[in-house]
Amino acid sequence: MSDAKLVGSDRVLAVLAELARHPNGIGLEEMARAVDSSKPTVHRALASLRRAGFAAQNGHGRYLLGNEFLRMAFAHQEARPDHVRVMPVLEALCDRYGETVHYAVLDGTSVVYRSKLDPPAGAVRLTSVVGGRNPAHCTAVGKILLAEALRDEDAVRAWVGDRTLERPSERSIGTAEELHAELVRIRDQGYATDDQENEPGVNCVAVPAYLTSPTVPSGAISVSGLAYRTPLRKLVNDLPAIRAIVTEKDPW
Amino acid sequence: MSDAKLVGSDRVLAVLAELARHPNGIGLEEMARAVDSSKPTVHRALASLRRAGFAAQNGHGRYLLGNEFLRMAFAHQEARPDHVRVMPVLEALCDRYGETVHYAVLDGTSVVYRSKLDPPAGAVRLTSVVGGRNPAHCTAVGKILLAEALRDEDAVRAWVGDRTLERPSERSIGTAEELHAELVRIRDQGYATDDQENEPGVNCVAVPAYLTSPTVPSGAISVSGLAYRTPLRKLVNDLPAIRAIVTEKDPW
DNA sequence: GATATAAGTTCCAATTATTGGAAGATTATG
DNA sequence: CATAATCTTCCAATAATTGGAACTTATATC
Repeated sequence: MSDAKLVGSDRVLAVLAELARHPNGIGLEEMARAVDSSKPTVHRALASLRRAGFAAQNGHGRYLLGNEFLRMAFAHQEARPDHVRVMPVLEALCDRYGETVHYAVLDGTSVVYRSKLDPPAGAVRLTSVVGGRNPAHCTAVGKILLAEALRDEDAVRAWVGDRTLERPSERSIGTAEELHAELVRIRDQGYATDDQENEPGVNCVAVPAYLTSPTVPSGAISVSGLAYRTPLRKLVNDLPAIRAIVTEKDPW
Repeated sequence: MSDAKLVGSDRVLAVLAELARHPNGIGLEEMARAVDSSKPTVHRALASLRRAGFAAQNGHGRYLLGNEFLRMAFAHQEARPDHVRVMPVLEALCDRYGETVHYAVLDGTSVVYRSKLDPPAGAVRLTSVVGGRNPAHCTAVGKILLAEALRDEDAVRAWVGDRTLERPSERSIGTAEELHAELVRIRDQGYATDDQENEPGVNCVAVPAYLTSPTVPSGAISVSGLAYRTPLRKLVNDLPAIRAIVTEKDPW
């Protein structure tokens, strides 16, 4: 967001985004500071949002995201075609392994999580969230999709460009050379792993998902585990069974 | 929404709401018809939404809800205090019974679902959704909360007012007298049931939840079951165990 | 309970943004 | 390739938005 002041609907959407960052609610003055606008202007923006059901006011006059906003988002997600298609697979994997499972797609240099399923039992939650993103080069879902998309070292170098690859953990890949070598391994073995590369303490394996075509993956499916209770070796040993579950549900 | 044409930010929010109704995407002209506006106007509204990350355009020029919108909503929900507080209970119940569980609060004459957890295994999905609502008088969560809030027949009559209580199924309560009698029973037994009253084929039991006070319920927790595989009698027999799980996680 | 402070709400003159018909550009279809 | 469908841009005319000031309500303090 530039230094330029927001106007009209851009400002209302900024207010909506700011509301979402405050699960405990926010006051009018704090919101006005956050979006760099006067109180009457923010008051009118909140009035618009309230009319749409996207904001509400609690008993103390503080503003909260409204029910309708959450209903819209959750209902939309339930009806999303790729979500509907992938859920039987995610349910089967989640039920079988008792770990968090994801479906993600490439989006630029990141992966975006389209679907996520947590087991009911299991105290610790991962930081991924539907609609959220992570760098593709240090996630299992990202690497399996890059293995398909970047078939040689020139393609890998072009993809990296002049960026410095971010390294969320010490185990993260940091250079085009390392990434290329990893993608060669992945193509050879047909799956990708994340050995605490994206998030310390979290392991993951991923395979491609063919939701819309028998030959071009639409995304990738992963099974994650907390390193202390689900070593990567165990996840890797389960790959034949994981593939079988994923393939069994293919529409091909 | 009145017949009056929407302007400015109200229109942008209407476009956002309409986008959410189209998980397969929507074209510009269809959207213009849906929000009763000209194409250039809707085009600018979509441009605002795209700047905020709330809309995106697929390869065919059709518009979809954007990743950022879903991320915001899902991340917000994960951080919502009542959701954080109730999740350990819902996880324990869902793991134990392998059925869908909810936490809901009263909102006017409806209940609003604040949290929902589905078991990984189980083919059929219920229609409830986070942020969504149902009439209080024909849901287990609604009835247990009304039992607490409406202590005598006058209060029940006042609550019904001059409304005709909607009856989503033949088993739904339809009069103030019937509702009062039911609430007396519920107060006596300390739990509520939904014997396919809100949704054909779905049974449910609910108990009050004391997330923020030891004496005033903040909402209700329910365990639902499909009638064909989880008879209501079985859910009722499980109530002592359900209560134990709910109480064990109380912060009191 | 009275007073002060904090926060939300309304007013309205001045200013800026929005609107939609028309036209242009791009994509899809036969 | 021609045509139709759909998305995108332009700009004169029109309407909405803005924020300082003031008002109202709620909360905190003495």
